[in-house]
Amino acid sequence: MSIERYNPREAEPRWQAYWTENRSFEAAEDAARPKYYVLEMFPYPSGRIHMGHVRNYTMGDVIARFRRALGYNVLHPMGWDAFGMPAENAAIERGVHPKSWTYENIATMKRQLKSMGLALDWSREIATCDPSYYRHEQAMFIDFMEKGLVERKVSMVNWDPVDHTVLANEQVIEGRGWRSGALVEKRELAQWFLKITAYSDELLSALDGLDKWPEKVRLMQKNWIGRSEGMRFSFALEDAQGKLLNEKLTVYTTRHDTIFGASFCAISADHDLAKRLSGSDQGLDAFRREVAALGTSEETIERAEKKGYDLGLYARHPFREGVRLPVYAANFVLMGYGEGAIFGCPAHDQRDLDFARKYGLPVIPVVAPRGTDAADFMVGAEAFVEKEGDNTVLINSDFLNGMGVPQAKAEIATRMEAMGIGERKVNFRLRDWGVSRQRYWGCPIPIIHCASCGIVPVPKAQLPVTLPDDVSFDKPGNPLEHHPAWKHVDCPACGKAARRETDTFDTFIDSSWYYARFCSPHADVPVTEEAAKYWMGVDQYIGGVEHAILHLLYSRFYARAMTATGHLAIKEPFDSLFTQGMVIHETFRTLTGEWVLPADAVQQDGKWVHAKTGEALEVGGVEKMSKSKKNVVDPDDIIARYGADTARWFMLSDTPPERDIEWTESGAEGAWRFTQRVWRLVNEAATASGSDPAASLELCRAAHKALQAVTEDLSALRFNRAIARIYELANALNAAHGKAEPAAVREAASFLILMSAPMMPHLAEECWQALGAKGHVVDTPWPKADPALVVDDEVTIAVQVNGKRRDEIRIAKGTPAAEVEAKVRGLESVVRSLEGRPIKKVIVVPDRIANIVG
RNA sequence: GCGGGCGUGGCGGAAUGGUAGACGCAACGGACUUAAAAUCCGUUUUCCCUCAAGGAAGUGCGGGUUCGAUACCCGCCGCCCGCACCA
Repeated sequence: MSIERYNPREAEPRWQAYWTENRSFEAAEDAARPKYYVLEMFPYPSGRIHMGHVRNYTMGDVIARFRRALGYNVLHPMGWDAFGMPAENAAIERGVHPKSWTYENIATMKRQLKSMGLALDWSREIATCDPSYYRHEQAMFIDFMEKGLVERKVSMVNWDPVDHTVLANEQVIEGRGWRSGALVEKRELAQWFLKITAYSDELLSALDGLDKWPEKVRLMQKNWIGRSEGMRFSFALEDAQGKLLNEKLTVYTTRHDTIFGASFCAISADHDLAKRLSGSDQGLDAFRREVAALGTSEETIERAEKKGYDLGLYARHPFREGVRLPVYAANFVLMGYGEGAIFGCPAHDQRDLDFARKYGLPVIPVVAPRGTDAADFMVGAEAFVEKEGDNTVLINSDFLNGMGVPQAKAEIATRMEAMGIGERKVNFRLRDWGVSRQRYWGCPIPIIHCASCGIVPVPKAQLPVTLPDDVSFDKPGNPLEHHPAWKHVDCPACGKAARRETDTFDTFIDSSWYYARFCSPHADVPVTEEAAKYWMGVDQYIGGVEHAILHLLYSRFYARAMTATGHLAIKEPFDSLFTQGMVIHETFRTLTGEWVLPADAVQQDGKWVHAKTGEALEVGGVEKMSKSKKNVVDPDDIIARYGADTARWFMLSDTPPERDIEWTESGAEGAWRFTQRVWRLVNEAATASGSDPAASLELCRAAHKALQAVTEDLSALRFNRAIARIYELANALNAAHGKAEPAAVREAASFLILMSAPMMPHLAEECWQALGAKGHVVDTPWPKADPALVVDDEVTIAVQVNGKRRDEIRIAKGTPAAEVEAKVRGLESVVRSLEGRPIKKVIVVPDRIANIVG
């Protein structure tokens, strides 16, 4: 008898149609059932889905289908993070309108996602560029304003002087604008800010409660918020002649204990004092321009060589009579942190040390390991930065000598407070969230600027403020600014001619509340109370680790801001978070260095050549799939060739989900072969015959053990392990073919189908029919393993001598340690390994191991 | 530069203080076939030993804790992610 091969091309669309017609995945609130909200980070509609999407959405889908089978009322929605710069770039480069470009991409990607067979509730689809979505964003912004969570202040942007446009950090390449090539300048601009810093403490302390988030993400957020306990204090300033000036220099430090090691002060190039002095100092002016050319990226600033400009001013040391510290403007001091001014203690800070060596400033060690002789302790090329647990002591520090660091800090703080020159201060690294963007393709900020009334919010009845469609990208800069009519509006307060805000929102705003909108996507409020109460928070959120800080922190802030304004009643949006790894692939390039698509690379006589031109190819590294290196595989091609189930299966097998996965042709083929193997095994099971009772019990145990393990693995998102267990069951089923009782074979086959279903839903439905089972897999509950069949009554215990494995014994499960010890002592292999030495000790871990020490 | 992570056979990985290498891929040998594909059966960490039995080494590198370390601690090396206007 021959079995026809499984044909996914025919079967997959058929089952997708069935689920759609059956409305299998449309969710509705149901108080009688426990809910489960699974959400994957929604995609930016860039054009076509990529393998990273396939991986992300497959994982979410497995969870959704698994939870559904377990009896949960599952919400699994999908939408589009549809505003953003690529749409404008397409408009500038190819003349397509951002709106049509975006909606065409959405149509393509939606078709692609549908072909993956995802268990999504498409009736809840949202696109952030739709006014029905962003009108709520505008209304909430006004609510936030009323709550005092919005502020307008000046901040720095990257300015391209040729294109007359603000550049994102990623558009600044080596200090130049990516399109114009012009040297980028920093420029001050009045911008809107959301006061996320109002929640600094709260966002930090609530991290402790997020026990189902990866520890690394919590740590990254903690460090990002960066709470520090330090001091703010002021130095008296004098000029070169020693004349006291009517000006103080206020600095922030967390290392006030090292004040006796101070050898200079440094202020940011954007510090008020630097700005004022540069008017009369050309050298300083040039220095400030040089620093401005670095742009606004903290990474660039901190990587740049440490440089300073001597201001010719001196700060009087508060505790050392007659000692004065030169004051510099320096490129590594950030205006946005603390006071934008520091004192430098080169011996105990690497940046300060680099700076001091460059400008020939003294290096005075003031902290040393306890027991070191102060006279001998020197700092060379590396600053002495103490680590946790170090036992250190203050030296060269007058009244602080001999104290530990915490005690010295307390002493300095007390003295400075008594002197009235400073106070203890908690500081945060976290800055307020600048949400203004000088771009077209984003949500308009609902504000009107009136010459007489000032800033006036657009009345809610007039919302949404919609984007005009008739815009031109011919001129550089923001099209909303150039639009002939859009920005002209009457002031809602006084009725006089006024001007609309032409900035749009940061797209991070769009993605900071979409999880809530999915609960009631068609409501005329951002989210209805009943829907939010039932569905929130997200039980399982899944996305890339690249969002570990910004998106997740902004979302956490938004949940709080929405709660403060009565839109939500929950502070943490994501109960459990999973960060999945990237999809990587081999790279190929021609001998002239051009990247080649993997689809065009073929092996001939062991060498790689271009399939079309026959050119020889070099195999490069295995790297993140990217268009620039062309090491991409199109999901459409894979699905057309093998079907969605194969692609889904491959994405989950072998590699742990949090790690990067390498897409390989052979791995995909292996997954494809397995789909066929399952099909064959199930068809054989449907016509099973056999009569070996031992094989039946063995198969039965194997099936129940596999079920138990897979259930646990899927609950814990260990997809790769679940798949390994499914392979084992398939092997067991194969081995039992023709031997085991038909009933046992059918049970094992049905477990195999149901366990594979979250990963390979189409094949599972097809197999279910072939097995002649009732109903459909999509409506079949998850089976339960029989505990009696899961435990073995005999176990294998490893026998070690001095920690080295020498033997193993089979023994009844639960045999007491004393009995095991007696049995093990007499083993021939143990006696031989001991080589006549007496036994000193025997360690027995019941059911696991026995270790004889001799 | 700062913050965070990862590192195990030819490859992806399993084992989170107790038998290192489950499961998959690749490779090799065999069966079936006129042949190929597909499928099925078997072998596969390295080294010593003709085989067997047995032994030694081995989880990026160097140290430490422990009866026992891939896992815990300290110091390095390599790779990856984030750094506030990419999404």
